[in-house]
Amino acid sequence: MAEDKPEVLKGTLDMLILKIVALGPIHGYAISQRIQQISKEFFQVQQGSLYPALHRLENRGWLDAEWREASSGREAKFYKVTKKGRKQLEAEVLNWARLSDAVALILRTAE
Amino acid sequence: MAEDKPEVLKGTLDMLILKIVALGPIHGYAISQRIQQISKEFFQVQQGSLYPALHRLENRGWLDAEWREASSGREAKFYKVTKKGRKQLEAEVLNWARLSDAVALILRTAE
DNA sequence: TCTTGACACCTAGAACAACTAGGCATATAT
DNA sequence: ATATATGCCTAGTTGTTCTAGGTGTCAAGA
Repeated sequence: MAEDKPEVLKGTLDMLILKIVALGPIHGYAISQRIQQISKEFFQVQQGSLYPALHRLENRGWLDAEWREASSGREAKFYKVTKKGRKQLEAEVLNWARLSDAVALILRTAE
Repeated sequence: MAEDKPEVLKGTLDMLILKIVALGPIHGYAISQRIQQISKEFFQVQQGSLYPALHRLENRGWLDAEWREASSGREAKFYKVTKKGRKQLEAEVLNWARLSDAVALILRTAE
């Protein structure tokens, strides 16, 4: 038994990160905490998922990064969403809405 | 431009197949048509996604297969959901509900 | 003092799903 | 004749997520 396969994010991670960062400049570690907290612990973003995702989003021009001092007093890399990133977020939110509608259609099919 | 990346299914394919097959015995090719039709063309299940998925589900004991004559008069592989498959479907539907709730929580966060 | 835990960053490699792009074969319609 | 629809299949690529490590700082407690 114990066949748990986490892999819980299902392609939503980029969208979730964009959304969180769109709320205001924030550093990576705090992003994962925020996602976990807002989702009531449903999402637990592993660091091995988080940091590659952030670099991916930065490389695509959807996020900008800058080293600043965190509230803890230590240096951290703060991200903000670019103009391109906001358009991308919009597109992903729209696509997510369509996707979940389509899934709902199928799950509600009775015959 | 033209940066369309399909990969539209986002880990939902197994659940969708289980759901469709749970409605009654049906062969592979028809499953993809059914999914496409019910989802109003949102999902277009490529054959290169469909058949590996069916074999995956069969190997895990969630589907049973049997060659029978299709309405077209030709032989086709008909699938039905096993008892294990129904439990799996239930679990996946529940997980999907939780996932989309969690996503909604994050997308609705205003500050 | 020493060590644990939280913070904060990172990467390499494995696992896996979905895709592209091919293949085979039959039946019907043009 | 040949194109289209049906119906099955696989190999190989791509991309995301995971595990499992690594670095270093700082505060609290044993």
